[in-house]
Amino acid sequence: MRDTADPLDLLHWYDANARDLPWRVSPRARASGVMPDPYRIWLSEVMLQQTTVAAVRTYFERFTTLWPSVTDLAAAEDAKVMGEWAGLGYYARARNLLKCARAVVADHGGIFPVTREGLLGLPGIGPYTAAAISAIAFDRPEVVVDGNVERVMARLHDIHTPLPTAKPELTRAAAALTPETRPGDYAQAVMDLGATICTPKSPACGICPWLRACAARATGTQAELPRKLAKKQKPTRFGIAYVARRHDGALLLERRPDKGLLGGMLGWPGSDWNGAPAPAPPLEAPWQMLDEEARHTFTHFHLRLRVAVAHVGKDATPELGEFMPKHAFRRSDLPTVMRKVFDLAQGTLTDRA
DNA sequence: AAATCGTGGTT
DNA sequence: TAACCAAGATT
Repeated sequence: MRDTADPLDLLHWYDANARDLPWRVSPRARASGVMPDPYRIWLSEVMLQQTTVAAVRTYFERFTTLWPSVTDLAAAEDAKVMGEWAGLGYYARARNLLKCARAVVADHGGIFPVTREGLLGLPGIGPYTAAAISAIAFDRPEVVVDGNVERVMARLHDIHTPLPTAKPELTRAAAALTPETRPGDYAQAVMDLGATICTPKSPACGICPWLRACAARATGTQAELPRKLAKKQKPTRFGIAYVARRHDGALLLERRPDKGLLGGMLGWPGSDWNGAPAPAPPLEAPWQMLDEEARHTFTHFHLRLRVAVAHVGKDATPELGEFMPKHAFRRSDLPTVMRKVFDLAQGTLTDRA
């Protein structure tokens, strides 16, 4: 006879095992009345969308140092924010982050909405993030369902329906457990459980506070859950990138359009990666094609990029992009694939210099 | 509503 | 090493 999963058991586990995260108010502090800063909860939740805690930490510290409040962020320059987000991925998040900050300031007096519905109306805040902010920042009993919760619920109830079909069923299971007391800590507790014990592979069932309630564990199917529909395999795409360095060290870069891949980010001029014929170089120069190519894998395709480099004169006038002065260029402002191109070009350009 | 959208760590 | 995975949102 199995026990029924009790939210209180999880909360007790959380009280003793909560991870120390830069945006988190510890359960002890929370119990003494400390409330989280909604700005920091929002920022962390957006950064954590499909992104690991380890990757987010440094970006979160950097953002909150540069912009301590939503008002500060709303007043930031687009290019500065995109540059600071570079490397974290899913760049629509950064564009929506700015839109959201400015909407909070312009339409809500600089105060985040408290309800799930109010939060859902803001850019970049979807069902998960709205519920998470409302629960964590305002301690409201919203049903928070992320990948961790899906996994925990699938195992707790031994649900074999594959995702995303199982999503509604898993959400109902999560709703049935969400408590009226300490819903904010509970939401974080389920996610911590999924991140540290009920992990995708080799879950540590032996130390799980819900061990005796877990149907999958009782059956031995925990490692197979949740089931997911097979993913399509990634095709390989090809392209070319042009790196032009002026004699004063300026580099030819272009701001990519807001829509689409790497939208709003800096990049090297070049072809699109859809098989279209290679475009003319951005300016007339003795281009040198490198032997090595930049390889990078995106969410849904592999990319192999040829890299062409050129030294150009002081009066070079590009048809695409703008020369960025040496002092204004930061490698860290580039998305990762563009950093790879830069590193290849850097090798030969410095060798020749 | 299926496709699109990044990256780095783990297995 | 290739596949899998992460506190999903948008269109």
